Amino acid sequence: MNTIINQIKDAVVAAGKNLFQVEFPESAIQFQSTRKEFEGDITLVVFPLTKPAQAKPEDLGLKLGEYIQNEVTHVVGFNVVKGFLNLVFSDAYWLQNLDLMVSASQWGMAPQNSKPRMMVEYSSPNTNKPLHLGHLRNNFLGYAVAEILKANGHQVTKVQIINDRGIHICKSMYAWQVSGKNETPESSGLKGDKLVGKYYVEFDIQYKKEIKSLVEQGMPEEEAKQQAPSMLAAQEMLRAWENGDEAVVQLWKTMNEWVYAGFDTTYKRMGVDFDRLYFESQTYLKGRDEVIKGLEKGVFFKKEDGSVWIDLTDEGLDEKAVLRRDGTAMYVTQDIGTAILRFEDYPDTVSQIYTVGNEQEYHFKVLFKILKKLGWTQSDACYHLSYGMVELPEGKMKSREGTVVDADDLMETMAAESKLVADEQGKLSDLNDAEKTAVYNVIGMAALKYFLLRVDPKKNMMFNPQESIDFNGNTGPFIQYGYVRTQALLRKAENWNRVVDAGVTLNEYERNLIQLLYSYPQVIQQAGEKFDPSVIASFAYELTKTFNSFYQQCSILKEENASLKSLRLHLTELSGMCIASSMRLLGVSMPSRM
RNA sequence: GAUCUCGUAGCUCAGUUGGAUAGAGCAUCUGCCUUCUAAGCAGACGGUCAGGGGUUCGAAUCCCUUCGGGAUCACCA
Repeated sequence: MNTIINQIKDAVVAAGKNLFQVEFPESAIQFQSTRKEFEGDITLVVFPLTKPAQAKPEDLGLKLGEYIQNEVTHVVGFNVVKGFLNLVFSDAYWLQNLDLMVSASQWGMAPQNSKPRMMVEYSSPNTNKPLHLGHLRNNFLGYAVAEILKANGHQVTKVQIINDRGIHICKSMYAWQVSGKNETPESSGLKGDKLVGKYYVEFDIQYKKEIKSLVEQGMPEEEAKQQAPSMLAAQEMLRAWENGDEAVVQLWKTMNEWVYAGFDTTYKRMGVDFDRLYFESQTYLKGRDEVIKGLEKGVFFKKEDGSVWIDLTDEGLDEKAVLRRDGTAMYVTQDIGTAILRFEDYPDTVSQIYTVGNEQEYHFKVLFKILKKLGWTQSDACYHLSYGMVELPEGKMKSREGTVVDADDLMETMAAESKLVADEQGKLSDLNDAEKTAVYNVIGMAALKYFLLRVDPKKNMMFNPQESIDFNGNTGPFIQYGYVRTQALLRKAENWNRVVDAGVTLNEYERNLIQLLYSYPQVIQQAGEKFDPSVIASFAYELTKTFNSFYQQCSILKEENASLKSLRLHLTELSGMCIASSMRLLGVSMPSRM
């Protein structure tokens, strides 16, 4: 499309000179896609040209249209509505592009590894409780953005930082020690992350009880929170861990292993993976070292009490502490360490993308500034992929109030729902149970992923467990269904003419499809630039709708004209390919039947 | 208090380099399966784009302001 647009642009400039004796400024030549209700393939907005040309919009449009039609081979018609000049391209132009698309090995994909390495961090859970709905949005987003960047030609490293250290895991450890009776995932039959999460909840219950009783004895609440025996015990455990106490470290290892095993199961079902894991327990000391180095270079300064700070007031931010009085690392300190370690591990990395909730926007502003001051110029290209919360009808998810939606449960529910729908339709009756289950899972996950990814990442979104996830309309299964139709057609098509006949006449359905398919590379590019999978989701939906409409209106296998049949099968094949390809970028798989 | 962000149909969401009559899905209602998979297609209904002001040929989009929701501003993570 670019080449023809450039030709039109040149024609407009020439028309300016020849018809009006003026030089149209580049910025005044504006195009937009033609609205559906009008005839045309591209629209020139003539308003900005009326001033320099000293002409009325309608007249100008007519004159330009005529000029362009004479100059540009593939512009075969035009019409003017108000100040809009709609240009019609020839069928030959679109058929030529169709030929281009079908002969491309992977239409839409930039050449692999043609662009520098980017690192995408996502998931990054704490190891004291199971994954929930918020993590699902995080993981799906991060994974999708990584795939989209790959499709744009980048080398991509998918990473996560596992927050395996700190008071939170000590809470679970302590509660397990007190009341666990050596319970293990094997003995309890619980997934490891669920087991550890159970003790985290127990800790919280006990802790609350203690606070209540202390407050009843007359202690102020703030003090009670600090003095509650179980909290003191958990803190003592953290100190013991930091000092390398063997028993504590052993317990910590054991319980973390349980959690990892549980997470692995969940990740597998989610369909996400990582190229490299980073553990906070291995990077937090690195962060401290980097801060000390920076202190020597004068990037940071030390206050009288021994704490270390950075002054970001010249950047419009505040002063920020990076080391505590006692010299220990803080949250931001570890992130400094992790970021630098990653740049050292993968020196060709030009950017790190952090998939983290929007409540941490300030944190990442600070982190990027600090990295820059430490001399890591890549920080300019680093990006906080900030996403909004998933809200429930009753408000936010709060683990303490039991209003979390568990990731495993939700995925299971989705599969069960899709089983209900599928069984009712009975189209899978000749499959065996394992094959059926695979289809249920693929459909359930599509519904879930698409639901979470079709929304602009930065916005908060609403999740209503009762009615949110549907299988009709603008949904993952709808798109899968369109794909399944393409595959059914292709299975039955047998041998057909693989050559695009450049002489056929296109109807509006065929034309719409070609136009949309032709825009796919730009869609991928836009999604990559914005780090926004919802761009891809919209495209996949639009494409499926357009295909369905085409499917309904045009007979394909029964078409008697061989050239037309070939054209339609090409469109079917290409549509199927692009639907699958775009959904693949979202991490959504396609069933071959449903 | 300061900063950021969001507010579009009953509900969930698209639509910002300023462009035509603001678009989908769900819900409600009407048609279409002896014909390539009806998880579909075609259509109807539904809007003071939170309110007000400004910028201009033109504003959901940019600026100002008011209201409302959310977030952030720790030697927490």
